[in-house]
Amino acid sequence: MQKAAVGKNNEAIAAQLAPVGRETVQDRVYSELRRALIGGLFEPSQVLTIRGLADALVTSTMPVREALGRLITEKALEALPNRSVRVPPITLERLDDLLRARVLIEGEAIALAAARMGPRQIAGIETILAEWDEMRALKHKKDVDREVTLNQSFHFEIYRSCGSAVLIPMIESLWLQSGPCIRVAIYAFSEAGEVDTAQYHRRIVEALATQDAHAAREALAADISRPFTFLRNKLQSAAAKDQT
Amino acid sequence: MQKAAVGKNNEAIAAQLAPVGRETVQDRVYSELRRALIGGLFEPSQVLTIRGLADALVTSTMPVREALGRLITEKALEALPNRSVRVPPITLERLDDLLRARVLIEGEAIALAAARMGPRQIAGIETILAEWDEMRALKHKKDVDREVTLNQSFHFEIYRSCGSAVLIPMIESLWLQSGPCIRVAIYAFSEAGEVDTAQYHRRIVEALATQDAHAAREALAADISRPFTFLRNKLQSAAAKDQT
DNA sequence: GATTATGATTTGTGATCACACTTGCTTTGA
DNA sequence: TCAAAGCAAGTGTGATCACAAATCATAATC
Repeated sequence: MQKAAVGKNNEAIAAQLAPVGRETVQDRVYSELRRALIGGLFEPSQVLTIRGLADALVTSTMPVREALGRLITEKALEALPNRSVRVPPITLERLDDLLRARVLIEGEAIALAAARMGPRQIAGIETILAEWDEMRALKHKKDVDREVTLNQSFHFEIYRSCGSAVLIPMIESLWLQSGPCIRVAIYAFSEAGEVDTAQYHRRIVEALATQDAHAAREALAADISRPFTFLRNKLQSAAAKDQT
Repeated sequence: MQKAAVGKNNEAIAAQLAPVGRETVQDRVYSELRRALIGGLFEPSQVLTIRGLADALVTSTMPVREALGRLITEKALEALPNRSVRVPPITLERLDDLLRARVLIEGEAIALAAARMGPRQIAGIETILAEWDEMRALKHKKDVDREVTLNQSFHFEIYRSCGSAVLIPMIESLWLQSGPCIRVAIYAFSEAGEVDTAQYHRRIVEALATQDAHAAREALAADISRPFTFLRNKLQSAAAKDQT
């Protein structure tokens, strides 16, 4: 399978060596910005500058501007007519729009995954649930970052089983777009002594374990919808208050 | 609404003048490459070089490399481990994957559009149908380019009515990904004295005119599926021939 | 004669510079 | 006192250069 150029009897050596992997600076910048966006480290409507990010990431402007361009095409960022870029602001319409798309596409992905996940994969996501419980057990410090990360791992572990190289990047794009909004909701959840997210996740796992695609889709929709409807109400009441 | 900086009594002049619009070179390169991709001007598996494209488009490498980066994140192009980029090759799995995603997402878009399209919009897409008929009437020259363009206009005119700023970019990405494949199919159609695409389109228009979302979705699925299943059979028979 | 080594050419990546546009502040003039 | 002009700092865009890695053709070696 490997290139023949490694020589005749170098397979033995090659088996011992891990591929070194040449990640470009641009890739690192891109990943870092993605992480920040999904994690909600940037606020909606916040303006980003190339030189500012380059300084923060300790590189030159070149990798940053290319990474920004990529994020703009994914709609994770927005190019203003002034040619400055910002993270898209939250509006009611956009919230509903994102929710609908996520339920549609992630629902399809989990329905596909339900038919394809074996005990091996189920065990994998149960591990993540266990980690979640562990984290909640010692809840002195509300580690929102960790919550976000675990939630992400849980969902994408499932989506990866759907076997679609087309759907997964779309889902990533949707997470990128809803990341900055969701963070706001999760914060508010944490403060409001929320209903535990784990319940929703457990329901998803049950459906997957019994290969029930329909139930999985429903449970997932419920899980996704929660922060969205929460945020929706918050926005609406804020708008009502502005009116008065 | 306009900037106050235009002065006091310059509104009269401003009304006469069209905004000049400052498109960047990168934007033009990007659009041009998109057009080429959707139109199927590049073959699957074809390798593209930055300097080569820059020469062809008569610019420097800078706008090209950024445009390529954007297309790669949309999965319209593929970055090889060698760091060269190519248009993704066709495989059976990828074909099925793309078809499923397109039926899912474009189906949702047309279902939404069905409830929102008024007589005004219906008339718009009927105009496109008329252009199509006109083109077919004088069919001395099989103008595949024009077929592709009209087909695209027809579909996106509908999708634009769905009112979702999230779904439309995803659909564009899907067209970008399936463009190089579809072109192959359309060529083959033209040669094979095809069943007229217009029939399928007319069925879609009928469903939309009666606001029948379900029928519209079905008709659209049939329209989209045609070139895919055609290509699928072609690929399979080719694979079978290779076996022998 | 097949495989490996060597060198030239090509290609992507990142840094830097020049230029144009934007923005915010100061100054000017009525 | 206030709006318009002018100025300065900041910012995105595109061109160019330096460098490293890849590719390909040729030569050397077993």
